Amino acid sequence: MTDLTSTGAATAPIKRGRGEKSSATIYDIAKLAGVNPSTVSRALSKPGRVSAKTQKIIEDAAAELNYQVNPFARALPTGRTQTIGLIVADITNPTFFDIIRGAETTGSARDYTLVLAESAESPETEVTAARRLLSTVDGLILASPRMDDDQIRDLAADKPVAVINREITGVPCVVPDVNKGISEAVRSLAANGHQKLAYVAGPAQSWMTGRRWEGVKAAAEWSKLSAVRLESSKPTVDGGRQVARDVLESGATAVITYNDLLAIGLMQELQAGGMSVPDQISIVGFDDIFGADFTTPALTTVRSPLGECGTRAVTILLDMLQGHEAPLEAVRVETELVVRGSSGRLLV
Amino acid sequence: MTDLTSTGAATAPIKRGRGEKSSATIYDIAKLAGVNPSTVSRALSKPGRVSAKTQKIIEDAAAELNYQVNPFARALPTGRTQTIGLIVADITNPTFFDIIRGAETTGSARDYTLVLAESAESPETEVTAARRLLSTVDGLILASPRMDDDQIRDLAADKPVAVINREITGVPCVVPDVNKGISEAVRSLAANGHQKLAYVAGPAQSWMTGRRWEGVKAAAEWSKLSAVRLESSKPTVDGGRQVARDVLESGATAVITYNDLLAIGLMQELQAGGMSVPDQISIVGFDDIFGADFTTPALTTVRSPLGECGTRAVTILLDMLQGHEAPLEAVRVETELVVRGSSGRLLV
DNA sequence: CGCGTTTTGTCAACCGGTTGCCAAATATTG
DNA sequence: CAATATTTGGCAACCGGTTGACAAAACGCG
Repeated sequence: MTDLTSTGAATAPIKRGRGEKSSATIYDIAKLAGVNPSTVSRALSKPGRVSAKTQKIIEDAAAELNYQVNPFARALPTGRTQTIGLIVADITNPTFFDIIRGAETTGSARDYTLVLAESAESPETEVTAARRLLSTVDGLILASPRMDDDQIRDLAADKPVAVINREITGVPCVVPDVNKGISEAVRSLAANGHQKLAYVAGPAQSWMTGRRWEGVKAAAEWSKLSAVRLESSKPTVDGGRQVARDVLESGATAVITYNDLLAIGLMQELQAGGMSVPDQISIVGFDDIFGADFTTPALTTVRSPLGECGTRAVTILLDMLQGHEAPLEAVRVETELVVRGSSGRLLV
Repeated sequence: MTDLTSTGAATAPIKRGRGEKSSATIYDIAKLAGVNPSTVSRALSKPGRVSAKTQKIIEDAAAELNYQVNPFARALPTGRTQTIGLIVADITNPTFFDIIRGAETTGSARDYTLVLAESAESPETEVTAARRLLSTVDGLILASPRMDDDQIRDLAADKPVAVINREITGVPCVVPDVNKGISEAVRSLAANGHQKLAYVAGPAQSWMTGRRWEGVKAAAEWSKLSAVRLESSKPTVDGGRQVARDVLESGATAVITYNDLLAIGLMQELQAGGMSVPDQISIVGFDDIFGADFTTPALTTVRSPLGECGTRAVTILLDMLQGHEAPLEAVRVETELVVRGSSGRLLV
């Protein structure tokens, strides 16, 4: 850090890192076009504020110098950065891939750049990252946040914030409505002769794991199935493997897991132990992540349209930035059951 | 864009988005500490420039006001942004996950923020994104770039650039050295009785597909196997399915594919057609992506340490930013064969 | 053609830091 | 204790845009 400034360039005309053509400024344009810099600024960002004639002259000059605004110079007085932040718990968790992509795509379509940060599943890192990011972006998206409701409201008091996969009053949220997908799943399991159902839960800090369990419980009751909740150590393939033993002991013939990774790990472990899926036990995951159809049998899962969640969150944010009000109600997106090979008729 | 500025806020005290406590500045600190703003600036960013005593006074004042630098104000005069850009062809392509994570982790460890952009596999979008990003970051990483060598050199002339998965003279590169992994793979196939080998190539713009083919060809020659090259339509699961027919026609009993997705698609299609893997045909992928072990049999693959590539690229970049020279030679990282179930003895 | 209105462009201040240069304060030395 | 060397802090300019206030120019109208 220190060296950075003291190394060379002491005598040289310090400018831009190492580039030579230290890009044109509005002053250069002004000189070339024979007008005042402020006129250039207006021509370039306040449509209609200058006459069509000068507008053209300025635009031509800008093109000739191939001018690009300096985002920092613009951000300094205005606070606008044309940037939105996205915080996810774990970059390598495929659940987030679609969210990231949805957000990135929608953002760039409206000339916003996405800045990504990871919280490594830790509430503390998450808050730190959020604070750091918040000062440099126009708005923030929290995907499956682990921090407190109040901390989120704090952030939201500073700048527009949208939350994905969790519902918090007073903050705009986009949440998959699990009920449709879950009831489809439970009904389908009931129709296939299952009577005892297990739900493998995710991390305690996850708001979603609770919603999903409630959905499963309710749907099971409705379909006259018994349902038990089992805890997993972590929401990964490995966690799924570890919970296999509990699943067997529970006597359930159908399992719904908090997410697909758990389902995959569970299925691998059960198969390794000689169980046949779905003949002896049916497995249903959650999210339809990348790779859910790589398994044999392919995984039946409740799909959340995560790409859409990303898109919606960005849209809400950008709307808020334009002065629109945040939606009072959480935006709900539909979930659906994707039937593949891992669930089916119970062969006694 | 337009509306954004003209909508509201005309009468309101425009300040910071909507926050109230529009964060403290060095001027506030200076007032509180009874010193000059420039002294504050020095205390906070030039270790050793001010006396320990004033240093402490200033730090206390900063803490009390819980001051955070305004990154834009800092970036404006210095050009430093504490930010590095990463451009990938496709965010949802799992090949990049590890690169992204490696880069993110290494970056944040050194207080750099990662900005991510996607080129959607298009050389044009890629150049645009790169240019846009370049002006706002301290350095840029291109992962598997699709643009011309010269365009990359152009970028590199402006700011530090590092390239992953491609070798370009004059630009620092991090490339997996495929030879070790490939020869392990080919030797293992030869040892298992295979004589005819097929390589399923990736997209023509991909520099890597050529390297891998050359590696396969050379290793095959050395092991006295025959090798043919087949083209795929796209480097995805679907592309793998489509190439299955050509693979069968080629008469090869062992296949190495450009990447894991192709391998998985190919395996699924062959199995669906009644072939047994690996008894009748062995399949080896490339990259060991997330999910490569979800398949049955799990995929044998040549693993590139992509996380390490990300880490190395960031390290090179940050070193360059500290004034170090860019490494003249491409940095090579080792690849290795990960033997799983999809390759093995040929049962005739 | 003169007057009021609207449009268009200029001036200057500001956003919040950084840094070269200089003078004051302090430390070192003979 | 004076003279010199070294720290330390202050001043002011600058980075590159934005924007409110105002004046000049262009326009409309009786």
